[in-house]
Amino acid sequence: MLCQMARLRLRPRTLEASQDSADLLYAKFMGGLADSTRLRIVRFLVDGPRSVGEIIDHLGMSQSRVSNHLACLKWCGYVDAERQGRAVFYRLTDRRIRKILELAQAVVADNASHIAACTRIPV
Amino acid sequence: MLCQMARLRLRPRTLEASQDSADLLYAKFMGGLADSTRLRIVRFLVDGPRSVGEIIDHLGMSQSRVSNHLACLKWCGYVDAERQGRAVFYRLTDRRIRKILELAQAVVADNASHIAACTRIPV
DNA sequence: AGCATATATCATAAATTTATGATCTGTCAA
DNA sequence: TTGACAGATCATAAATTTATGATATATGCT
Repeated sequence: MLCQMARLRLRPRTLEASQDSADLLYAKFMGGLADSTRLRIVRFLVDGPRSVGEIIDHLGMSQSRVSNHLACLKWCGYVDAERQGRAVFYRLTDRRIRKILELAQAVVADNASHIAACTRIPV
Repeated sequence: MLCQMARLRLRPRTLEASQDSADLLYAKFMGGLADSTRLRIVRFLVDGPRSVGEIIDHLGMSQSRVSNHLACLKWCGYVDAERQGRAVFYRLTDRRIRKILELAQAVVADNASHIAACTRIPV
């Protein structure tokens, strides 16, 4: 997972390096949505909190796969988890996430033709 | 590059598959900002259009590396290019991009302590 | 035309991310 | 306390992405 192997260098020596490590963190964060499985999870959670089981059913993917992605999303700060009995419910942490999703989707929609017409990708 | 090897399946058979391929495109798009080099480029361009040479100098990276990332960003629809003499100037395509950057940065800032405290990553 | 500058493209090696299957932990109920 | 259900974690294999170096294309100058 994106999150398991991240090894962010903290306390950098210089200001410039500090900016670099900020960019790294920032990029990692964006990476949270740069995977279609995680994107589907986040979009599913826009409607409200869901248990892991519900998410698994919705995606039709293996338990460990979903669980690993959830760990990643939690890690990036997109979601948080709360145990309720044996189930664990996940929900979006921040309404700014929704806004990011909306904006991104709008830009993608506007560029769909451009992307589809791209000659560098043998669609 | 993220973009060179994308092989998006178009005209899917079912509605569900159609949604899948939309999510894939969407995730690819987010992937445009999920790399610190590309993020730095995009942030550099927030101040206005820049030639490739200026971007190279700013990042201190090799020409081909920068050029490849620019191709990727152009591809995703983040930037577009315009030739001016021998130089090629890049600029952000859409003001929604800025908004996405702002929101993401704000969320990262708010979660920085959480992320730094994470035990799954040996910082 | 010939050459230098500016940028793009491409093959492949290196690095990173994702999927899988096995195993571990926690909760509840009998 | 045993067993079953719900989920998390981990090692490793598979897939994808990035960096590098070489080469190609485009523009302008002499």
